[in-house]
Amino acid sequence: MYSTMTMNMDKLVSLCKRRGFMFQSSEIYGGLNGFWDYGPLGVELKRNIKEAWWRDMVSGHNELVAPPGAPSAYEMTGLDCTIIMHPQIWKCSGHFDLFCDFMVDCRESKRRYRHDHIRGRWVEAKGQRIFVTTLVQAIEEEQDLQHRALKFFHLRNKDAEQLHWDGGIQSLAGVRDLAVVLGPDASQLGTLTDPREFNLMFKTYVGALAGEESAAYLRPETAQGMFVNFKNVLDSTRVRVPFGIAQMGKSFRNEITPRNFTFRSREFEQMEIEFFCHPSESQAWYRYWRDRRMKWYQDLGLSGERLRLREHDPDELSHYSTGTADIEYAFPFLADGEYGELEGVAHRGDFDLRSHMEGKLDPKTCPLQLELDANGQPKYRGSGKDLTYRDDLTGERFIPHVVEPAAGADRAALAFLCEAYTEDEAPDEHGNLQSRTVMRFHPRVAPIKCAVFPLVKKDGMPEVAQRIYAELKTHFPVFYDEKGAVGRRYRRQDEAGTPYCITVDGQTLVDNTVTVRDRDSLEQWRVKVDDCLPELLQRLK
RNA sequence: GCGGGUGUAGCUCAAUGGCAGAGCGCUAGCUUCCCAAGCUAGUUACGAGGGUUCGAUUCCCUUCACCCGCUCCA
Repeated sequence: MYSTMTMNMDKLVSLCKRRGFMFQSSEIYGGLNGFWDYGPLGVELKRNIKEAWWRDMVSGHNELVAPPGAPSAYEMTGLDCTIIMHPQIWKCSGHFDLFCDFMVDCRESKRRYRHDHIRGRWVEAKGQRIFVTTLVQAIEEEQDLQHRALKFFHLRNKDAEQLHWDGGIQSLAGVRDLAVVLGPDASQLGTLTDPREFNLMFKTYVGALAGEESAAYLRPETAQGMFVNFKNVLDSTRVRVPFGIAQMGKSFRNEITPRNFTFRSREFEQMEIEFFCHPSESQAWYRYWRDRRMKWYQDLGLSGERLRLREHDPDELSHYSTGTADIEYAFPFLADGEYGELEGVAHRGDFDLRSHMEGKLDPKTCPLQLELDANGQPKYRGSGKDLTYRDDLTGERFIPHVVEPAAGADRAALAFLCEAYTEDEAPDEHGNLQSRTVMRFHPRVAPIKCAVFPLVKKDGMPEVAQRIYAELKTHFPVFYDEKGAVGRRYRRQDEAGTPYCITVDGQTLVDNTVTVRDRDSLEQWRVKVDDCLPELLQRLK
């Protein structure tokens, strides 16, 4: 009976605002780019997602038995740490260096480049010395440089000997005078702007006096809080490896270009697990978490082809990682065939714990070694604390390896909204098909679980409906509505994604039964008033 | 940050250098025994700031936000 129409992002955004799922932050002042608020329905949706995650991953986990697919039984604990942490944490984690990119813009090509990505070479011809650049990598790099230099000097291939190369290929970062630089996509010299710093971490100051000594950062991820509390958790809980620490919370990244509704926000919420295991078992645990997390989204309704698991290619991986997979969703705002990341499941080896012990490791080294500064000293010192783990049973001491399933709560909420949005047709009171907008949320994430209506506002129906409402409301979010035609009330609940509606009618007063209406199938069946709660609890699981 | 587009009611859209309009929605009342468009009444807007002008929602400038492309995607 459904004729599903194509999902349209504009319509979803409009519905989100109209029905109170999402608002732009600071809207009455014109809005603030990259920041979004959750409205009355949205906050319930997001809370449900977070609670489902916490319950399924942490509080509901049974550590006594090995779940399907897991190498063994394991323990899970939670953590909630501060958003502002010791600044050294971000130096050892690598974020401090990584998140302070220098960018240059090209006035001619209107393109933007990472300063350290542009490479080039000094060349002289016809009495002019320039620095010609390219973004092309490896073997073709030299070829491309020659090609661009010839073109600039209006020379032919056979005149290549007129080019006088000076030195090898080097980064643009070593060039002072940008006026003699030929940009990677430019035809003239000096079109590149001075490099400008893009600090992707939000900076703040601890204490009333602002100065570089008191500089601190809002965390760009929750993960580091779990690494630096690794020893505390071990010492306070009697957990044994393998075990996981889970944390939900806000993170902040000063994105260059926030786009696509809430997909890339500057303030967002993460749901992360750091799972610590023996190095010899880390690959099996990686596979377990990758599949476990994929199934979690599927079980909550992202069951279609829009969800996929993408294993990173080996050349995308850091060498210390033996695997990373992204759980991705084909968001409607992306081009056909493109997917956006919901969650990354990464095998991180012992990089993080070792960096917080010894100092920041250089991810380009193999085996991992301390990153050194110009004086041969550690670039960023670690805590110096012993973060190794000793297995009481075997006596073995080792640094656990880590598997990190890192999910975005806001991205999950957005994916659930996109997946739920459906336009179909339902018959009106005359039997004519009318278009209907319905949010087909999985009952666990639906903001409102049930609505209760008196069919008409008389004959004692409101009183019965209000009693049912009061009883249900102590168990889950319920909505009461007695205004206007009942069909209109059903449609309003369809847009909010409420899975069930209970209607008190004339027959209720005779035999004490009510109708329960299913959002998706539009089917109705009768249930005794006293059976409403168990009926719904069963169906909402 | 660059280029292009957009900004009028809660939503979707009109019109206009001289009192800003519709549909839907929403609120109240009536009607109504199961899927929005029956009746009546009410409700609400020119993104912000500045300029030109007797007068600006309309023209100009600045700014903010959104969309598309570039860039970014840790």
